[in-house]
Amino acid sequence: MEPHFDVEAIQARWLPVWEDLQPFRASDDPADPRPRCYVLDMFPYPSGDLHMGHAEAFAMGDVIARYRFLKGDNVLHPIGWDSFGLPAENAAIVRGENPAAWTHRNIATQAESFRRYAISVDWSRRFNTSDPQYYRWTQWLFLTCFRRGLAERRASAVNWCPSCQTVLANEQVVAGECERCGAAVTKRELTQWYLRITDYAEQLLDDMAELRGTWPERVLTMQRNWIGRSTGAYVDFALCDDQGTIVDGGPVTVFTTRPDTLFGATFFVIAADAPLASALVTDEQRAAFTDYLAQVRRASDIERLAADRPKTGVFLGRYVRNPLDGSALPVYAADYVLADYGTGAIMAVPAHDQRDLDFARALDLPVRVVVETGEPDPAHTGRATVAEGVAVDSGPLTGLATAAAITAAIDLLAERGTGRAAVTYRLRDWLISRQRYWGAPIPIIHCPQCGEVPVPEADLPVLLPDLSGEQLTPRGTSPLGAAVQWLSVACPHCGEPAQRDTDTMDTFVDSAWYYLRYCSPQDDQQAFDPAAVRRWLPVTQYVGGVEHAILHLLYSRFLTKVLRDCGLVEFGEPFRALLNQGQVILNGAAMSKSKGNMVDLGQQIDAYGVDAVRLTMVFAGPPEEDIDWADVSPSGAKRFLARAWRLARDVTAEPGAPERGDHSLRCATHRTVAEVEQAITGLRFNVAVARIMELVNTVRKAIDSGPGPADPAVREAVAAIAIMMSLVAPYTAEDMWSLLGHPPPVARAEWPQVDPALLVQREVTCVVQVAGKVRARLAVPPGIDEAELSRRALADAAVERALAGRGVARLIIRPPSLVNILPEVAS
RNA sequence: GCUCCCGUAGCCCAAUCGGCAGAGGCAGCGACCUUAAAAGUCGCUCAGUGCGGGUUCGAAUCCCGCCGGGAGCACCA
Repeated sequence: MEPHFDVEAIQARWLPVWEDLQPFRASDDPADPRPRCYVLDMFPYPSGDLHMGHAEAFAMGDVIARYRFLKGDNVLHPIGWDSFGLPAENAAIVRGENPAAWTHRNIATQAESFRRYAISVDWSRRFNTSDPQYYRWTQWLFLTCFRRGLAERRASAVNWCPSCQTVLANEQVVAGECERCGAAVTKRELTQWYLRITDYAEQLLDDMAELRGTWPERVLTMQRNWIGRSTGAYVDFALCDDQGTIVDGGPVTVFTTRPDTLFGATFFVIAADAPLASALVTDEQRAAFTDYLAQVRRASDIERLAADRPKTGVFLGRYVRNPLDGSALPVYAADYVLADYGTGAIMAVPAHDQRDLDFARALDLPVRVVVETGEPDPAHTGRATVAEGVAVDSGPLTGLATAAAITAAIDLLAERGTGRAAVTYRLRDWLISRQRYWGAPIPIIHCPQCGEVPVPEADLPVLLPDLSGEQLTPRGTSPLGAAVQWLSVACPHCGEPAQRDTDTMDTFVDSAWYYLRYCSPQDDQQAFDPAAVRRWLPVTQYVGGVEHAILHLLYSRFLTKVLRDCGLVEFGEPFRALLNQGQVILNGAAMSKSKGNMVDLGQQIDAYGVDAVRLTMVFAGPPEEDIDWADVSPSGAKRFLARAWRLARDVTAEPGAPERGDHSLRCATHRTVAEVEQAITGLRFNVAVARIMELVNTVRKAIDSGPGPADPAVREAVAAIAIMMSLVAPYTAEDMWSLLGHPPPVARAEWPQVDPALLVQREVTCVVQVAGKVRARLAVPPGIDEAELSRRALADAAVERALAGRGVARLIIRPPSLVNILPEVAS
């Protein structure tokens, strides 16, 4: 044993030992009496080696998992790879190989780095989503949705990334740009597969109630906003002439959240790019409309999203009839109305909607105030009055407050059969088709006779054809379409020649169910073993970045609910608690190659060691906050580890009989264990580390200038330190454990038992204030009662001096820590 | 523009219920140790909690208004 702390030697010593011991196997024995706990880190995408972000996230997850192991739980802490996706495909094109080659090399590299990083995972459960044994079940999941009517193929204007050459789901378009590559997204009219997540909108909202308190509030808010529930009404507008006389065709339906403002509608707008606009335009107006539509189509999504650009539109030559007052409203086409929200058409109430007012002012249309809010006239100010108020000039609604007027308007419409209460959502169905190679093929066969025929389950997986290099070059249609042999297949239904679907699934489908697969990763009969899932799920603690606040987490919640409705799982929410760790940044900015402010994880580990890097991550601050690498000190972390390690080296006490040790050191040890435990369970890992540091300092003093290294309390303290430190610094802790004479692994030692008797302090300090100012400190027993405490406080000489003969007007007593004496005011 | 979160020492951050503003670390200074340096050990300096009000016996903590920083949403009818 070397006399000095030697990081390299310690790492080299223990890594092979752990490899041998496999300390983190989860037990699948149903009779195992230990409480079960499922700690899950969002699985990595294999893009090269691990980076600082992985190091942080997995350091956090590891604290939780290792703590549960030490507490004696049967812990499931798995890892795998989210290994389908575009980067592999792009690399394969450049290198002239199959994406699997690049993918597997990167996974091997990352796995090796994870081993060295000493994360506490059950390596026997690893899998990759690109393995046929896995994607077979992704395809099964798709078919499960298909059979329930939740997967359907339909034509629609979809988001198209010209750079990735594929369509994107709504969630994958951020401010008009591709979430992956940042290219400006355009629209295409395509027939694509959708999963009907909108069927679950209400449940996705409602079930967030059970996540409150254990998920970050901001993630819940983001999901709530994304789902975007609106309550209001559908209102039918009959087509009419300019006098309000009903003509053939129609009606046209709109959604509104303010049916109470129906009497204020002065015109009507249809999204220019909605089919309805082209259908309604009159021959006289067709030329103007066509010009306008072309202009709208030229504008990119990014331009359209600029909120304050001027309103434009054209008259369609048609009128609709206001169902309540019979007036004729001119119909316009405009691009401020969205084709795919609500019905793609609106009734315009310029007095009480800013967008409508802007449009009305641009085209010189009338403004009618129908809600009195106390604010000035919108027609003059240009500011719509959107607040609630009292209905005016609104026929039977007049005089009603907004809430009542809304109800009354809906009743009125329902009575006449021209409207009904309704709820709409911002959430759209999940577009899952991708025109790329490296994903799970959609298991559908298109038969000229039978239509869309699901691949029989016995024929799964539909394997990817072996394509590589330039065969994968994106051409706007799936590369699978060029694999003629693969493509042609007999219809499972009628046996006639048919073709496979050539698209692959969004990789977010792969990751929407992987947490179920970890329970029975080798099962070749089913996607997951329901009994095993019942034992392990829901996930006790999920750890991952906030960038998945909507995407992955929403999809996973959705598919879990689908599986629950299939009777395959018994819960609706897969992740009971969520921790969003922050990012590692440098000098206030996200690390990026182009900015040249990268910190290389491998270099940091080489310079300071695995433990110091992990400790730096965990100690830097609250886990959910970003870590600026310029603000932290891995060398300081390494110094601390060395200090702690030397304690173990210096202990000379024989094992056993801690109760004969120094009492105050024992109190410090037990108090620290209790506080560390509290900090860990509260996810305040930085505080837990600080408490351990404090104890290390205390023990150093005990060895050098206190009871000395032979005192049993010193051994007890150092053993506790080794165990607690193993959460963050497994190598150092293992070496300390070994120096104390224990066999590895420290990770499976027992969390130190706290002796409650040692937490009770014999004496506490009571502060005595006079008129809020501290005048004295008393040493009192912790169980002191009010009477005794006030007696002692008033008897104190300093207090007497401060009172200066004044009487006591009021006594505030909070035993045992505080007495506040309010003197009588001399009048 | 709307909503939410956060402002504590030179820096990163603690402070269960409203009860002594400071646990831990970084940086700095000093002493000891050392042939010397590094390492190590010990000690010290440093804020009254962004600003202004309010509630309270008592506010970093609760309320209101500003200032600064961050995040989310942003034609969703």
